[in-house]
Amino acid sequence: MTTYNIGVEATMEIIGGKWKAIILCHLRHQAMRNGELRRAIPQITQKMLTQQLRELEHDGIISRTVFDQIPPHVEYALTARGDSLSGLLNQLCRWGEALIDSRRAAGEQITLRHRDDVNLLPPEDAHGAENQKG
Amino acid sequence: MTTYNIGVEATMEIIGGKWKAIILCHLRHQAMRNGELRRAIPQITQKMLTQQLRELEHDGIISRTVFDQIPPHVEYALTARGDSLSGLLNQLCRWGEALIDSRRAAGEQITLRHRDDVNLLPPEDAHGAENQKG
DNA sequence: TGCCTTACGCACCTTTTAGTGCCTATGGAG
DNA sequence: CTCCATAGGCACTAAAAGGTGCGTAAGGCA
Repeated sequence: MTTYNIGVEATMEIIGGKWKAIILCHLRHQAMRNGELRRAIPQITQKMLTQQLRELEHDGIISRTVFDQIPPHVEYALTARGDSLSGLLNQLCRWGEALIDSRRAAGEQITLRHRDDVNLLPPEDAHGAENQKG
Repeated sequence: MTTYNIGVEATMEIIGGKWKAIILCHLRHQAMRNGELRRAIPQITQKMLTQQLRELEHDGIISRTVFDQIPPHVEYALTARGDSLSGLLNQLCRWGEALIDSRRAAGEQITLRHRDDVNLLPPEDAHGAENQKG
């Protein structure tokens, strides 16, 4: 018998850890191959990527599709259940972006490579200019 | 120079880990004392609670107010920046609740003590073509 | 005096998570 | 033949996260 005190515990079991939320954020927009994910997340090791993908697959969040080719071709994509996380993942990205903005505005040396969307952070920062993606 | 590839990395640095999101979820509704949080999160140890609260305070997410009394009285509350997480925290709770519901519906022995809100998860879904390598 | 309360520091130990290096398989290019 | 690319298994090690136990402070109370 598994007992949770509050729903967030179950959510964090699935998207917690250093890599899972990052992987899922990349998979929001399109299915990706192992190598594409590795390039999108340069710091991750092959071992960790495989391990995290296996766990997400086991939890029913992503699907793994093997194209029987040489060299191997495997694609990972969000399942319906994974897709139900996309609003949450968007918010995780946007909140982080706003945090980075406000820290940079406060003089910290911070950069962000891939921006998703815009500001939703509090007072410390007057709201900034909006940024359109192409 | 700190560099992030995607916003979610910054967010997870702050609410990641086993306890932080849980603590923040409890603080969404009211300020709480050390002992209240400990009772609300029975599995956490005093050391971990203190440590996580310190980190959240350092990150500007919660405030720590000391009432100069004997015995000591200290209250923790979300700051404006912490409060900007509340929508996100609500979603983390609700998604987890929906996941627990669907697992219980699938026959798993799962319970949830404190419920926040309702369903936003999809039905158990068959995922796409999944080939197995042999 | 000795024990209650609350909050929390610190040293030490265990468990979990993450990283490194080496190995397989296959067909084509050189 | 050897090397390339792709995906990833497996053994071992390093680092981070988490847990245990003990000590402090200061006033109230039996």
